[in-house]
Amino acid sequence: MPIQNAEIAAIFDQTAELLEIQGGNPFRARAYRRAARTIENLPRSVVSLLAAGEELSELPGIGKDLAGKIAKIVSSGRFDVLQALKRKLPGELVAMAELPGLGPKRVKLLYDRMHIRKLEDLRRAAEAGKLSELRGFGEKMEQKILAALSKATRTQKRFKLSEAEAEATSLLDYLHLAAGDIAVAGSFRRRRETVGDLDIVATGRQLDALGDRLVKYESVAEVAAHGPTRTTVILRSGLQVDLRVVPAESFGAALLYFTGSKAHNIALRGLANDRGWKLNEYGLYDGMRRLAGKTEAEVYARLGLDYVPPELREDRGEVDLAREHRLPKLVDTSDIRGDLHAHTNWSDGVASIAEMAAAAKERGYEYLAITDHSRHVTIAHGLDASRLAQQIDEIDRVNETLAGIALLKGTEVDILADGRLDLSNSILSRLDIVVAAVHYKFDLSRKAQTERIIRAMDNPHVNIIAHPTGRLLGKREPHKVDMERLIAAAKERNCCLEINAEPSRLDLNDVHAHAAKAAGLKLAVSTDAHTTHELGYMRYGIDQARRAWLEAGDVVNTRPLAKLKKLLKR
DNA sequence: GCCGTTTTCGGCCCGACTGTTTTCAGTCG
Repeated sequence: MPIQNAEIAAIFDQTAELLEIQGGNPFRARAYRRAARTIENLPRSVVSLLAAGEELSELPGIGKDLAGKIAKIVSSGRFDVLQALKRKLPGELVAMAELPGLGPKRVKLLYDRMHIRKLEDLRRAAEAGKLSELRGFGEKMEQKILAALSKATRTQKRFKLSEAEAEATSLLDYLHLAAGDIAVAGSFRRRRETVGDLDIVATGRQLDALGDRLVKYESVAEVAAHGPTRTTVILRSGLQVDLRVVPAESFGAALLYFTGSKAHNIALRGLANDRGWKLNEYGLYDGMRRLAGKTEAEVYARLGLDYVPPELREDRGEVDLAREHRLPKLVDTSDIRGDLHAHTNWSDGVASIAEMAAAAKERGYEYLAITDHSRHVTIAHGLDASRLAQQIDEIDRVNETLAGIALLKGTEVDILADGRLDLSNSILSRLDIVVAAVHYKFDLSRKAQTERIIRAMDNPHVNIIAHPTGRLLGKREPHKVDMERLIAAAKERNCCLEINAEPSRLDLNDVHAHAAKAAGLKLAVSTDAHTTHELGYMRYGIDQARRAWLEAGDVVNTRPLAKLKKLLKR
């Protein structure tokens, strides 16, 4: 099986880690990290780029040397630089460096002076009180390391965006009384699908009052750091919260800085440096003279850039586009005219058809597709042809009673293991919209899974492939599928792919959805709602659509009903 | 190891906090 971009990125990340432990030129390690991020974010696989004869060295952060190394990794599946580093620095040094308080320098010291190369060695040395013999280590460090080791199994997981949002909402409620301006920055503000911690930026008349208030928050389990302007706590849920308090005139610069991403910041600082200026969390400076900082917009403008929406700040080319005034005009929830994937109590949903229709109308939608499961998904009480026929009649009846919203007759038909559909063409032909999805046999080979889904798209009744990779964040890995082939096949067949907005799915993810757009494909952003409330998941789907650079024109359910129907025709 | 409309060499983002020191290195974001 050809090597995936994520695997190459992981190889480079590991290499960077070991290079840092080894010591020497720190910028070499940084170069590997930078290349790893570039590869990770590519809309196409490195394998196919190479096959097409593209020059990898034209990618940002990848020069002649790394391009050659990547080609070698692709052809051999191995990377000799990493192999050599592993021989020289054997054991679990990378895992050790991931422990809080330890980093490359201290791990190297432990390895050189005490021959500690495994987590277990480290535990024994710490328990015996041997670590404090080393310069730079003390009793507190030993305790910290032991605590981290005992928690090592309770890995520092990432939280789903929706979970982090719940925590953030109540925390901000609690903090805002003591604050002037306050906002959650970080990956939360960039609307990443998962969030590692909450970065909160605030201003206050009295800088340290806010941190003092945070450590008293009832959900705080542990105070990791507490200084005059920066406080870090761990909540009982395990979510880490970093609070940074800055003077009011620096709020924009701080928000920009803590929103990141790191790579985006580095690009901005590079622009500042080019002009002989300095950009930090307090502002943009020419020597001592302050050029901007009260708002983000001010800083971007001074750097000669259009304002970059947080969802785009990943250093995926947005800085250049901002300079050329060519940033995409991102789709917004207000552009959405309907939902194309929803369930009712006819299968595993909770609400009736009429209740779902009313809730959709309440949201200001023009249409809602009713897409209950097909019979193969027995656990969801899937519909067979005769029950679907009954539902079609029922929807017709409900439609007659409705004003201002149209229900589309649909199904979420199961894609069987061989790519056939779970319902016959005779019943599918009576529907307004057919959403097709994989619900079992996730473990097929990449080739078989890809062909299975393409075969489903061969059926001209199929309009949308729902949750194309089947992943559940934190629970189930995506099934193996050749996304480039899938996108190309969808394009040929005028079939759409879905961004499923359910917070555990968000599938397609941002990188795949961006690749789909780049290939000229249209996407549906749909909630897969099983209750009336879940129609509100739409905004999470839009978040990811925005991260994928989608504009309203790229999303089929921004169209009025008549245009939508035309667009769906195959 | 990358990169260049001041550069093909000499830069490479920058500040807060901690734990260790007794003026600072390392880690972290």
